[in-house]
Amino acid sequence: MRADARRNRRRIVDAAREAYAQHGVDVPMATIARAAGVGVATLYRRFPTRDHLVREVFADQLDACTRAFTEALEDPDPWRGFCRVIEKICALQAAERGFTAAFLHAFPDTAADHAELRLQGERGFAALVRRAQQAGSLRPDFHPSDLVLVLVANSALGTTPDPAAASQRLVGLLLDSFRADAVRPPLPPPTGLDLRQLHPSTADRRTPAP
Amino acid sequence: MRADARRNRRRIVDAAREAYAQHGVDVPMATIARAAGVGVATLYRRFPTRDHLVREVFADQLDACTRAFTEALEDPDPWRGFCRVIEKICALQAAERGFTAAFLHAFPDTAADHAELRLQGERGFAALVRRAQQAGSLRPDFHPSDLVLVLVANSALGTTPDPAAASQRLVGLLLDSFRADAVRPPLPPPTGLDLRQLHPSTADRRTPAP
DNA sequence: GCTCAAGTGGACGGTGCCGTCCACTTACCA
DNA sequence: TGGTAAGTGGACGGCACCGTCCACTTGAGC
Repeated sequence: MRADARRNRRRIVDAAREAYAQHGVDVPMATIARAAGVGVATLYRRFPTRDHLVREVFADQLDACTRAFTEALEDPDPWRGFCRVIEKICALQAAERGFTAAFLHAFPDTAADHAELRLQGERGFAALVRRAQQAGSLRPDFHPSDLVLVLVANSALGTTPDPAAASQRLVGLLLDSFRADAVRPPLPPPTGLDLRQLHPSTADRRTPAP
Repeated sequence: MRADARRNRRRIVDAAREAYAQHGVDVPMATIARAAGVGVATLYRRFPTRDHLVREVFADQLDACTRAFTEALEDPDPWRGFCRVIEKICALQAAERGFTAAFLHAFPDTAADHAELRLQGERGFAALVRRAQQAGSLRPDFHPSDLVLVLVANSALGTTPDPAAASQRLVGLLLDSFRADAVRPPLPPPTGLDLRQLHPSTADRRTPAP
């Protein structure tokens, strides 16, 4: 690969990350190309489909995500491990707009590594749940599929003015409801969310590019 | 209004409701028109913008939504009223795909009735929260903006295979975390959600029309 | 420096949706 | 029954995005 090609590839990924954060994953390819100071052809040469680009951009986050699972399993305190993994994944989801799409696109892929990776995550989390329940810190009627429920619910917060704060508050609330005992650590501060603040994002969805 | 015009109007609204439930609110206007057996011009004559149609289609649900607020305030048990309003609105949101969009579009409108209606809802809910907190059944650090947080989180469940079940489970969990005491009623059953099941809806978002 | 393959940019055809316009049709009333 | 205004359908121009194609440029090895 030639030096200029490598440079351009990097610029595309950077521009895409920026564009995704600002406008969501539906931002037109041409916008990304323009921001990278590159023609569309260059973009398509490096990344044949939008998904390829998305996955490349969020590769780091996906790694962090899977690392969270393994780290949680290594935590001697089952409950803390359980909390960490949920907090971590939700924080990642909230931190970067479009990560959810990347997450969902990456996991159901037929590519061996991703499929295996997902299965590994599933098994790991199931083990985590079992351990935390046996330790009496996680409510017995928690079901592993509740993780997906949380993730989906949390993903919607990406359109709010401050996704990180909103996600923290939601996760704080949900973790409270997951714990078996009634001991409640202090909650992250209220979001101050207002319905009116949500409107722009909805409109934005229809005109993603500037 | 002529008889045939009224008939066509009704057919448009019915077709739109059907189309929204099936494909989401982003379904092309032409698709709705075709399903209603009408030309696009007829549709645009009755409903100048997409929002007009959306709002008409979900008018009943919006009414039910505001009724939930007033009924909750009339409930002698503050906690039960509080739960009812959250359960009700979330159920409405989950029941019909696109209702969230309607909800968000309807409320920030400048039209007098809607603006007033929203303010009324806000005040009503704030009063509800205060009452439930004074009764000692709602945790003191609950903030009215948490309602919006719940609504946004809940709205994401519309893309899951069984939105009603998912919503019930989520609301059950959140209400558990809202209550001041540790008494927990049985939770709705787990959803069995799987990441793979979420994929189709994401793809669907890009090709809304058949 | 020269060569040439790798790399590039932008033009272009294709597609799908929007919203308007206009010639035609039809319900209602005298 | 006939006039007429309200009502109608579909064609059409405009727009935005997609993804490809091709003539031009440029980096790197000799």
